[in-house]
Amino acid sequence: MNVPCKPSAQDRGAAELALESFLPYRLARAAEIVSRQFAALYRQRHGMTRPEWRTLATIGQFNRITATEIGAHSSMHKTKVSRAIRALEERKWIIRQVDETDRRIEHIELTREGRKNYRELVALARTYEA
Amino acid sequence: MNVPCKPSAQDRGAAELALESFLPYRLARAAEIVSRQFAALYRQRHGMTRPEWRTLATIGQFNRITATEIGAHSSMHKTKVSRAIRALEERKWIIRQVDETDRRIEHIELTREGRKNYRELVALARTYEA
DNA sequence: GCCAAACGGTTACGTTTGCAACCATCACAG
DNA sequence: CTGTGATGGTTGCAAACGTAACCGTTTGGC
Repeated sequence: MNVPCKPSAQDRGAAELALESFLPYRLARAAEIVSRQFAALYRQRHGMTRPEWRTLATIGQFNRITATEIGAHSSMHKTKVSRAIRALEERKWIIRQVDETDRRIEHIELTREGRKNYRELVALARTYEA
Repeated sequence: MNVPCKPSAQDRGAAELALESFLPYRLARAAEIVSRQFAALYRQRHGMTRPEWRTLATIGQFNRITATEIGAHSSMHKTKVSRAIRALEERKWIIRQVDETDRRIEHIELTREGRKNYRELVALARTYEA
């Protein structure tokens, strides 16, 4: 019992799945490769993690944004966003401002320092993309 | 000190990065969304994790393969592969065979049970893709 | 005006992950 | 043969992650 099992006749047609053409698999693979390469770059240069970079990039693009919006826009889990924000705040790259009329909401903006680094990272990204 | 910082004039042109068009970002985002959806499906139906599914799929496709090859082909970290293999082995979906001439190498094949589940998952994948 | 439900955000906790160090085996130089 | 380095695979450990439960606040029905 529990011996290896050669593919049967019926397998060869219907049950083989060419993974290379299966969408989620391709995406996962491609994302991993590309993302890992690029992550190594900015981790080394700015000591930043992937979620932090994605968060910073989103903030930089929208200029003033809430945590929930960041999550929605970048498809990151809200706890991931929350922690990334805290990390960026500790570096003083961003600041939070509690909304005047709804005190649950925190608006996030780049500081001068943050904007500087954002610019550098954008440049790095542009270079990398080529 | 440490006040928010509006984008300066020089920012608007060169330093804005439209994340939507930035490759690694798009890939990461798309992969996360698609992969998460599909993962929920087979986790629920077969109690399998993502790395396990990817590993199973790779084995099913190559029919006889080593751990290192799985890693290379699916871009998964070798420890991830190692643990996925162990999990699949515990379910008796695969078996390992130590190579005759190089005893470091383990060849991996599906068992009858494993092949059955592989077929079901391929069918599920096909359905999902549409 | 009041209470239940919804919402933005954080946190405690168990699970998963990646790095580095490791074991066993092999290749091959001397 | 011997030892030095490479290779396939595993594991200990710390860091990162997602789930669920939580806190404070606001909304909406009554």
